[in-house]
Amino acid sequence: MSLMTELQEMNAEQASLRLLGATITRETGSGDMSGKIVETEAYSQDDPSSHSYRGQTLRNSAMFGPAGRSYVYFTYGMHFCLNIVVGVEGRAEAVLVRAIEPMAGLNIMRQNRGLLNKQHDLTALTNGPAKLTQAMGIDLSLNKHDLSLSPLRLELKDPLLSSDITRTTRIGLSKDTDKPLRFYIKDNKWVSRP
DNA sequence: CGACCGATTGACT
DNA sequence: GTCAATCGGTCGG
Repeated sequence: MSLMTELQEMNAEQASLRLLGATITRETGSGDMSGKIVETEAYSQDDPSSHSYRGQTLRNSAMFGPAGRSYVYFTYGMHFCLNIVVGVEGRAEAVLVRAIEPMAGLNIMRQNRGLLNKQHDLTALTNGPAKLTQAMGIDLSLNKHDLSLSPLRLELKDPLLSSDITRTTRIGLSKDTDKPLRFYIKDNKWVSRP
């Protein structure tokens, strides 16, 4: 079953759970990197906190496209965040990847993060949505990218047990701060804010 | 066109 | 805990 086929069956909330434990692989000229998704948030069209709430614009158009592609956006004048588009085309559902656990290419990530040859916590590499994109060299050139293809690939793994997942409220919002649409792998060190 | 502000981070009190 | 950095998206006039 293709990535798109599997992800288009789910809404953002279901996919946020399903994507925990999946791996992201990034191939660049300076080397390959990979990591395991350990923290996600769900954003859907009827959610006032979602970029898609007020309808389709140039910026958020990836959210309205087919499942299995990326939605990368630029924010705060300096950061990129990576989403995975899910659900049927035309219906804006996406999962924000908030943290990954590095598995390969750690020194390239250090270099991309400006931490090469510096003393730092291992978790500082990828324990936040803009940290992981910086570590993996993900920017707007990878917006709307088919995540079944190089140079940025997503591979689903077996679903986790719900007893291994913590569900809580999302981070950084000014409204809907009470909706429990953030999910992370219990006790994982790379979670942005336990 | 001007003004406001954000799905963040890092430095600092 | 507070706050500046930094700029494109979005909306009001």
